Amino acid sequence: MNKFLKEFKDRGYFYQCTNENELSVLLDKKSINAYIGFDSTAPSLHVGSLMQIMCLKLLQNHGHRPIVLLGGGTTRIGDPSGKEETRKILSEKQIEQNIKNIQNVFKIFLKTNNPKLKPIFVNNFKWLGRLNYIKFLREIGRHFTINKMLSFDSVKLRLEREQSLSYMEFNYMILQAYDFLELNKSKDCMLQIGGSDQWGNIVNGVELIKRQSGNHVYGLTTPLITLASGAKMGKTEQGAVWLDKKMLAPYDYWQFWRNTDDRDVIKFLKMFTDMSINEIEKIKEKNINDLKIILANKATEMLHGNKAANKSEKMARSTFTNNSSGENLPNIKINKELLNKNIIELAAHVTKNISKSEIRRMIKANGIKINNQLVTDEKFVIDNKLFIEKGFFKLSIGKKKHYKIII
RNA sequence: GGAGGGGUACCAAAGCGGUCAAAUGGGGCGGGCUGUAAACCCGUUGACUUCGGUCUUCGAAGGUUCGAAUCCUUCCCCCUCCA
Repeated sequence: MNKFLKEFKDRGYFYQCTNENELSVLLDKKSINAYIGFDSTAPSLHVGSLMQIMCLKLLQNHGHRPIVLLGGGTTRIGDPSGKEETRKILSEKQIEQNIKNIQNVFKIFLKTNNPKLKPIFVNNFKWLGRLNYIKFLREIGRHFTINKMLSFDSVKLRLEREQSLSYMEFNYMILQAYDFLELNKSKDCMLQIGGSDQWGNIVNGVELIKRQSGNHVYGLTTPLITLASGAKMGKTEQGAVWLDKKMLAPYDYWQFWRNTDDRDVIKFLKMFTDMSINEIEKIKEKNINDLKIILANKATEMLHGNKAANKSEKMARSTFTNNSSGENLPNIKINKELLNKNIIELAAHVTKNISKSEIRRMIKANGIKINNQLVTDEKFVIDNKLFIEKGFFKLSIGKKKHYKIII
């Protein structure tokens, strides 16, 4: 089997392939261009898309060139796959802004010195935006039968539930197929990768290209990642795990990986780090917590860089060591006005999203500490004395949230 | 087009004139155990509070009543069945 394909499987990225044997031969023979399409509905990408990104990275490592298709055109339509309801349609401006942000994520992950492997960015609005309707129907529409389109899950499920599916959305799969055709023509793209829910759309593209030009191209899908706990990957209490330091601080990103369920650690090392499979096999038996730190470091390093990863680890180590003074935590500067007010005011100010009532509750439940000392009185006053010794004090809210308070 | 059913907190779902800030489950949060894990156990889960209370919530707006999530009117939105 082709090396890329083998690693693709070993890392757990493989779900389905349109013609594995042929694809394997092709990949052995030459360097190809392959694409994945990304929706531009959100202001950035989150961990949910990380596997697709890693696929492109792997492709690149094996000497193939990734094409990142940003769905400026298709986002204007909305993919009905896996959706029970019509999506909100975003404004054009919003979509353009999203695309810019998303592109930055790829620039980080797919950075390379080899000009031949640099990612190609395309926005399908470029060609979808200027389609001629009649021409499109005659050239492309004729290859799609309604009979078949109705049989696709994305359509079928909606119809079965008697939920409305607009004609606009119904066209989505044709547009995605057309994207592939376009990329095949203009960029010699031979392969489309996508999540398992994209299978139908991908196959449509493969078939359309065969009919239109006789070219043989391929599709490859990745599985849905399921966590050991059964929850969806990428959601935390705080919300989505964004791949953007403005939306999620590197330390929190690091923590996300550090808090991986034991049962998922090896899996994630394979999926979300660039460590070789051999390396992972070698360290597999190490202490599970050390492995989690490796995972967190590698994952953070890829996105936020080496420095941020080290810093996060250091911060975490000192924070979670008992009775640490909190020196390494990022400074939280408080306003002098909070002096001589009580602990509730301070905690609410520092955490923002937590209400004062909630903090009162936490105090009652022994959840709040100052310099590792339990605060049992909600009238505890924040005064100057707290700063005298070191110039700061440590505020702990629950077991995981710690702050270094300076003035 | 005809006939019904329904919109309750983060989600699901009870309540159908006062004892309702609203049962129960899930989720979240805090604590215990531990390893920043899982499982388990306990507590908690509208906001503000001088801890006495006060204010805001049951699709929206009005109304009846001493008193409404509960009754009436109008409006908006969902669903099911028939044609």
